[in-house]
Amino acid sequence: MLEQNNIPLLVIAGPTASGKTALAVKLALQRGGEVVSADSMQVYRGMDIATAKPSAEELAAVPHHLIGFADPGERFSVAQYAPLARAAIADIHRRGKLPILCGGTGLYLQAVTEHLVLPEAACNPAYRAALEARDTPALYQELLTADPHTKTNPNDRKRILRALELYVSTGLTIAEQNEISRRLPSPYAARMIFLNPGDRQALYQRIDARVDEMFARGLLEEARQWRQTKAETAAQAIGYKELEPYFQGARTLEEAAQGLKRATRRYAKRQLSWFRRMAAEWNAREPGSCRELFGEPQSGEAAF
RNA sequence: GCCUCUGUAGCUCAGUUGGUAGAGCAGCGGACUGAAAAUCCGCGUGUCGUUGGUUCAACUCCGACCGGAGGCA
Repeated sequence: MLEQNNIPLLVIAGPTASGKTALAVKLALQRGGEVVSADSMQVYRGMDIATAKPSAEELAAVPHHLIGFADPGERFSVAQYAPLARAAIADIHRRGKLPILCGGTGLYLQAVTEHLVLPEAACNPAYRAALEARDTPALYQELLTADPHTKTNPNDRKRILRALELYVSTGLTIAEQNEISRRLPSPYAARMIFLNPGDRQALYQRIDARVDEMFARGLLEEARQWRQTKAETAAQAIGYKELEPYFQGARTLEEAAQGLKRATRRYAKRQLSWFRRMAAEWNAREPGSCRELFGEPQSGEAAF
């Protein structure tokens, strides 16, 4: 058994197009590290352009883990991701390298760094199907019966479904499960770099430019092929679904591209919400454990 | 030069018989424990072109000026 808090872990977080990938590679080269991706969409095979995976050169320069291994046709979730990430980190550490956890999916970062235990909780598919046939108010009423103190928003169908599933399969409420998930202390001595593009307009320009670049690299063709894929959780990736109106003739390519940029901007905003809170929590728990790098990441020298 | 229309939020516009303004889109803030690039919650951000006048009170009525569109010359 490993001692507590003895695995050094460098975490790089930030919104899309903030320069995480390049910084991770740079730091990995400097310090003999390997990158563990914390990205809910880069885990899938294919989808290379849309999910902005590291380039072939970057992948060749530094070993990367948890990129492009999952089947887009299957469900994938944080519960599968977290153990894989922990194993990758342990392996890198065992080989004397520095694990660098880098990504934009807040939930995935949290599950790893807080060492959340998310046990198997298989739910009966028939029961789930029955639930999905019912409207949201009815589901919420049922949730209230199971968990009168639920904090789930009555309109948040997705979380209501999850809470009911959890309750039916384990008898636990979300709050109880959350409690249980935190019983194991984190084995990591973690430091986080939060790439925070201080200037929102500058970030949005970078996002627009990157989407244009994706088109230049063949996003349209990738999206066209994607239409044949029967995707599960991968279907919510930003990049393909926004182009559907174009494929269906309802919008021009230019209009669809604008929609894709808008979706990406909104995503970046949600990421910033998450990381601001995360940074505040880290620094409240341990002052200095999260450093914010503002502005252009190229100019940000290695923190810590 | 004359005539007509027009000027209200970042954009497109609404605004009833005068009581200092509201929709969509865009944007901003937040939440987040098994779909998380998902899902959900909250927030109008305004010199009503400018300037005089009438009025207790003007986005609203009147005048002038400025900008825009169109028409006649």
